[in-house]
Amino acid sequence: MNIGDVARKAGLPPKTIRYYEDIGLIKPLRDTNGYRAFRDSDIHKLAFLGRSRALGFTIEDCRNLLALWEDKDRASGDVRAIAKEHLSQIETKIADLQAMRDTLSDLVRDCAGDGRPDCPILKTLETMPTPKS
Amino acid sequence: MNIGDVARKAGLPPKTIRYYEDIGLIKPLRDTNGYRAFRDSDIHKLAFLGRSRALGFTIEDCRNLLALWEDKDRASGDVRAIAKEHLSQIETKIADLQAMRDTLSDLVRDCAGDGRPDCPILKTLETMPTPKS
DNA sequence: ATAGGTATTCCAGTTACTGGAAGGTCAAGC
DNA sequence: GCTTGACCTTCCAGTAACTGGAATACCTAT
Repeated sequence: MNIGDVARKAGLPPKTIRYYEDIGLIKPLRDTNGYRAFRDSDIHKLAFLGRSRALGFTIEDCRNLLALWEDKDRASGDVRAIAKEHLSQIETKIADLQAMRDTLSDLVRDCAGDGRPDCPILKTLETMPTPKS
Repeated sequence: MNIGDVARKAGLPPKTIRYYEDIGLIKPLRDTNGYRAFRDSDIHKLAFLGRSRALGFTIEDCRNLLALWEDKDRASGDVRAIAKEHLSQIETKIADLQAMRDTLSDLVRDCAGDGRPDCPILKTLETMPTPKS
């Protein structure tokens, strides 16, 4: 199957699929005309990658998850460790973003947002304490 | 003042300060020896930038916020618009991450995480529906 | 004179793609 | 047979916001 059809099936842009080949995540065959010839196994891998990426795993995580997926003798503990680590990074990120959101929504609420120059948002950016300074 | 002291005062690494000069956010003077000579106004700008970045504003947002900060005739509505837009992007991102987190924490909970190959995480990545496909 | 700490510039690498140019291939229609 | 349009190929460059490192210069104190 050609890249366009694969892209539709796997839900990934052709550019991304070529990129995944570049970095060694998939190794499709080639037709005599030079076109990539994708097997079902390639398509399944691509769909797997798409889902892993949708859950926010990094490409390197995906590479490892894919290897574990292919390894019928894997230990589920290895998979779980990757997922757990990723989960904790997501939780950290959520907390960071929530702190930003809380501050920002206060600021937006308190700013008149009219034609006058007086602005609590700028005032805060001018004086706010930073964790680092 | 030299870059090292400024870095300590503003809470930003010297590299970042040089980068901010590169992209035109600040324009420190130069001593005869070629060293950057920071005025108080530069230091205040850097601190402002550090706080804006800590709230997650992009560099381009920061550039605009800085310009508004410097403009004593600004309309607070312009500031508020930037903050509001940023806030809504943060909220989108939080929602995305929470969806990932919910899925991931279910998966991590359901995976035995031992030496056996059976793994609901991989099973899900193999079969899970994607929004796009 | 030398040592250490600081400063300078410039180049490259990071993440995960995405856009675009220049060119080859294929299937359909006239 | 030829053109047209949709597809495919490779390669180069750009994105965001830095960060690391190399080679070199400077400043201060012993």
